[in-house]
Amino acid sequence: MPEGPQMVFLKEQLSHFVGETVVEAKGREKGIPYDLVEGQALVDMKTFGKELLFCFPDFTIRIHLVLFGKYAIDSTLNRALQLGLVFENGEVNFYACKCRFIKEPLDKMYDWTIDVIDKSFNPQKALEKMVLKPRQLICEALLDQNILAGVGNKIKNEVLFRRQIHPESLVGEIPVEKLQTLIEECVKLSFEYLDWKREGTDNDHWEVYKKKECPRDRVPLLKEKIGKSARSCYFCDKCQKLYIPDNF
DNA sequence: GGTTATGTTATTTC
DNA sequence: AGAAATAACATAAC
Repeated sequence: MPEGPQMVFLKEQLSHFVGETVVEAKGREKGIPYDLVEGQALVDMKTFGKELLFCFPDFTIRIHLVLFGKYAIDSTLNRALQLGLVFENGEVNFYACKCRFIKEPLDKMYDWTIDVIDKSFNPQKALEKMVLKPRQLICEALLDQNILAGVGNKIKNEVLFRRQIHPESLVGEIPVEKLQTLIEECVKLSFEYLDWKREGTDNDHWEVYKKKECPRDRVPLLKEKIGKSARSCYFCDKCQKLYIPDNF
């Protein structure tokens, strides 16, 4: 359930807990001082990339849903509770996720300008970081959370299709202007994805992710695990240009 | 029943 | 030391 926009959506679903005090904190996640959390007022909620942050006056609780994470708002699921926070006006329960207790100030921990959905996102810096590894596959560069925090495999596949770039292209072979538009598209699609989540229509908009046919040329899409991370790439061999050296 | 999947981190190996 | 490969984790859907 991850990817940045989904976490922003989750934050919105939980916004009524801001200002409330934790009545009970429970779960099996190690490293959470449950007793200490109880009685604390939730002062803010933030996201960073695929992470959700519960901000208390002197600490933060960070949730990462990883691949199989689940949550339930004002209800429970029939599985091992990783972390549950009960407030006067409701509760939220997290399962199969990673939770961390953070004492360090967030501004020290996070560079908000690399989060594609953050107001302070700096596309120029993302471009500069990307170009530092010219031999890297573009499909892997897009998933690098230190370059584009919040971008996941769905967004990756969709932006490559939209900008008509083959996932196996090398960063250093793609014209810089194309890289720029690709980064812009990550931002644009992330906000669209957030809107789709709000409307509950996010599953209706994927053009290539888990699809069989190219919407442009009606030819079959390819599905391959590319790169050392071996994440699934869905792409059209015909309309997505492969940028590699001539002697490759 | 095996495979796959919106992802990251710890451990092992080179 | 540090990069790179591998394992681990946990759950639902096909």
